[in-house]
Amino acid sequence: MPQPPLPPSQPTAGRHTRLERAEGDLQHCLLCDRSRGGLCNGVDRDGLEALAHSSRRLVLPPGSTMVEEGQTAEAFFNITRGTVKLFKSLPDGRRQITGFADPGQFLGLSRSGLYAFGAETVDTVHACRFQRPQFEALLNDQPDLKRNLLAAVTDKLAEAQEQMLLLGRKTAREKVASFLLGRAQAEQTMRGDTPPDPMPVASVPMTRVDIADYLGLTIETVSRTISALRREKLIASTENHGIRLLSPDALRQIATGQGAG
Amino acid sequence: MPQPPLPPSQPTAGRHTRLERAEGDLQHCLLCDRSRGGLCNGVDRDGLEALAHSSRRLVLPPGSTMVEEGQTAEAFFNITRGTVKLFKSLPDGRRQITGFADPGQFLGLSRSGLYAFGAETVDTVHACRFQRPQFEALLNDQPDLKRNLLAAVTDKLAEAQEQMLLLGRKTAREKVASFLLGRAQAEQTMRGDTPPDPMPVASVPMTRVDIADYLGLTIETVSRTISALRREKLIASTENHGIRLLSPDALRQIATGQGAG
DNA sequence: TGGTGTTATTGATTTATGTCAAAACACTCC
DNA sequence: GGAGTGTTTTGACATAAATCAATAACACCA
Repeated sequence: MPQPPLPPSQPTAGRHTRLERAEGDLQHCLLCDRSRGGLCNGVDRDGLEALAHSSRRLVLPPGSTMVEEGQTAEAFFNITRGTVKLFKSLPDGRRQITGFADPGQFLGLSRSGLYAFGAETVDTVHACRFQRPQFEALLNDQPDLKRNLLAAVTDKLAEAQEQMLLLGRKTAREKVASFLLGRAQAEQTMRGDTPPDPMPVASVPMTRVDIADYLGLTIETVSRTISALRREKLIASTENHGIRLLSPDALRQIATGQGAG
Repeated sequence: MPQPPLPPSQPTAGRHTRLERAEGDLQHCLLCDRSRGGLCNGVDRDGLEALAHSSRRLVLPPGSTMVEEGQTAEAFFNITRGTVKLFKSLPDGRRQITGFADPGQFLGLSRSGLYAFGAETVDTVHACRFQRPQFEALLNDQPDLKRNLLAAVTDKLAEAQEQMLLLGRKTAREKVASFLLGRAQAEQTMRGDTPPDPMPVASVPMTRVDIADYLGLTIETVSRTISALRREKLIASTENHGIRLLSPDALRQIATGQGAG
């Protein structure tokens, strides 16, 4: 189960290459799509002005470090585009990705004042950044925001519990099937597809290393398992980092331990 | 990795044997110790009356079902005494315990309206129960309560992330060492011990089955690992379900993958 | 277009942990 | 106090996934 001792935390290439718009730019909040359960859902015009005033918009290239484990928690982020990976590491370099934050999700909460996790962009990411003190003030002034945040954290906790079941009790095959279904699901709720596509595409912008670190496996096992599912015609690769689920029902059976094989 | 297919969810013996005090009994809130970071921390006299009015006190024997996965989320609980296990299951009976709720902790939040997990008492548990609609009203009226709850959920999320690292990336030995340290830590913060005991006792009221389901191992591996740590004089069993940590530092090294052996 | 570094795949082998089995221990209840 | 039941420990063996090792596919840039 131990991983190869990687060189601990190589410095990130494009860490300071982010673009920032001027603070207080109201447009970015008014234009932001906040219809589907994001943090800013239901916040009124006045609230949006306050939000716009205390947030900045960032555009971050792939592989950017957003948050480093153990550093003081200075900012809170709301993702508007792209995917961020959150992770925790052991001193010898073993790493567990605890989740992927897609558009509409947040990151950066901390109780102790220090980030308990690291966060890095997977692809190009657009995000709103709030400085901590301003954000806390906003929370107290905007009951909608506070309610949305509590709901969002509750969601994250349920997701984390599901992932613990996966990590502790599922086989490699069950893990990979669950992952693909989860990605397809995320894709659909993000796009608001309804009714669900009978053969949805899972967006998989992350590398095998990331998938392995998310599922508690090695890259070889991930690769072998995906190959097996493809051989069995349950999935098919598409262009640009997508995987089409040819039989979501069969995958669901597998993911819940009721599948063949 | 698959577990033996247990018979799915045997009915609980003492499920309806709980004692309930009359609703609106103000005493139980006034007498409750809410000094150390519980949900009711900082709530004023008026707030307490409101809390007392909409909560009931329960005393539950060991092995009681508090919450069943998939059922409608009707209540919210605050634990005041004893330990509760939270878990998720697969159809074939494999189970993952996602956490233990000790005094001062809550359980029962849900976004969807259905519980996403089960909860069962480990030993005799005292808890405050709130009906959902009343609790939501309380949250809106009591800003302190809302803040405490957000903080508590944030804590739980951080804990869940730590547990994902354990489940996905730690060896059996590292898992058991982490577990014992965690239990000793919980014991100390609960009792408010400061400075920390150099040879603390971890309270372990749960069975090997529960420990195994919490760590993503089998009971045999848990047993063997505890035996090994005992043979190495790193721990020693005490009376009533306790384990004394003879060398917390060595255990910490092991838990973070830096230990010998 | 071809070269170079990275990422993914596939194969052969090892190993940590799971599975199966039995003995030791701990309670409870007549 | 001993029979009966459940839990924990220990041992022998099996196996899923890790590790080690090549090769193949891809991406990026000159």
